[in-house]
Amino acid sequence: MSPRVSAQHKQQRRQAILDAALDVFIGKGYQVATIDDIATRAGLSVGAIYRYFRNKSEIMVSLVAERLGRTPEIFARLTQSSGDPWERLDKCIDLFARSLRVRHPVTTRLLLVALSEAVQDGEVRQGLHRRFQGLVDYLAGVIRDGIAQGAFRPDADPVALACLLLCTADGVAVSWVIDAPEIDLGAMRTCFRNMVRAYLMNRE
Amino acid sequence: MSPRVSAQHKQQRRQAILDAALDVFIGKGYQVATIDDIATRAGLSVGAIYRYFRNKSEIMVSLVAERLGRTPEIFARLTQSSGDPWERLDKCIDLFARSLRVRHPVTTRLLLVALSEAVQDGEVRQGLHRRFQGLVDYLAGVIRDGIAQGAFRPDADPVALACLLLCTADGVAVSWVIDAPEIDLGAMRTCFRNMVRAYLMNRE
DNA sequence: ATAAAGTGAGTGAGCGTTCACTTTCGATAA
DNA sequence: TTATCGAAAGTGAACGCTCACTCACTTTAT
Repeated sequence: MSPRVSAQHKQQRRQAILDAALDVFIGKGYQVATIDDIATRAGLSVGAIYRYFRNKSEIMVSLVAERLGRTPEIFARLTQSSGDPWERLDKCIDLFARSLRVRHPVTTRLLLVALSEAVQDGEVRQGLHRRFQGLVDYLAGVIRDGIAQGAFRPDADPVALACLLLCTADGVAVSWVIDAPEIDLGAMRTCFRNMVRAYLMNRE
Repeated sequence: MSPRVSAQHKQQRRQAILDAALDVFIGKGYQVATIDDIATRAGLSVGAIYRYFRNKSEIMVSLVAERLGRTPEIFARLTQSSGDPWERLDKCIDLFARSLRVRHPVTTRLLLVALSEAVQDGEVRQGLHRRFQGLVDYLAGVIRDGIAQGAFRPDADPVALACLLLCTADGVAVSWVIDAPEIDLGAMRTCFRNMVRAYLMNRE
């Protein structure tokens, strides 16, 4: 009985494979990427991959679970502040915009690859649902708080608005990845911010 | 010199192939779909396909050009009305929402397939740019008119807002295709409408 | 010494594309 | 009107290639 090195080493290798797979998937798309691409990039042989994942699909599913499924918690952590509802909302919109430009262009590209694969693969779809629901729950909570504190108009539908925010963010993300030519991210962020504020303003 | 039947017949066959390809692509995705799938569905043999298209990619490119590239003109036709800027804007938002539910769920699915293929295929990407730019131009025009007539707030950025509208629509479309569970299209449409109105309202 | 980790050629299935062949049907001649 | 011809339309087996996955074997670290 002598494993090479338990737990930690296995975990590192697994992560190295996932990192390599991420690079390859966002570069060529899931279907076009080959196991050999991933193995080479991870500095391993093809066979080694199969010691860590049952098949190609499982790599994608794990990637979605770990890179997209956890977005809600990360988002919540980077966004929650003690104070003003308006400030929290601003932070959310800023984070969406910032994610595209500097923070996680990689994650954004993975989102598109995953979306297209989700049509086929039920497990990938479930991973995306998880992300969507998590983010909606969090955003809806932020809005509900704002209403409860009397800052936002009381007749706003928190869930519908949360879905809208998220769909807008994802829509921009997808268009951005395809690099639609005349997208001015800064102008759009400002415009969106003002739109949401104009709507939520509680005028007596 | 005796073609089977000129022009019209060829055109019909071509269209039949494109229709079959559309069904197959939105069902399995571009990469997974096979030429045989398309041929079978079109009631033809594999070889016949290649009399109408040079290769698989050209089928996709044609599909994008003809089903998505023309969206702007169709959109403009169904949306332009003589009168009130607010009414025109409402029509646009309604059309977006209606397209998803009843009008063109097929086109919406094609959009997602095309988006994911665009990362790879430059011609597909160009077809999508065409659609995006066309729709943005039209929407920006609608907004500019509203401003010119004094109905909308004068400091709104027409292009940025147009991009936002479109990205939101596409974002909802994509989430809808993946059938995110708790999307209430009706509620979102209303919420979005109110948001845009609140923003564009020209209060002195 | 030993069991896990890693290797990479091999396997078999699938798919885009081709091409030698058959079928179809309008045009022409009888 | 009808027989015949020829070119375009259509066929599908075959080709060449790719790729996910396997497995008998080697290496590694305890």
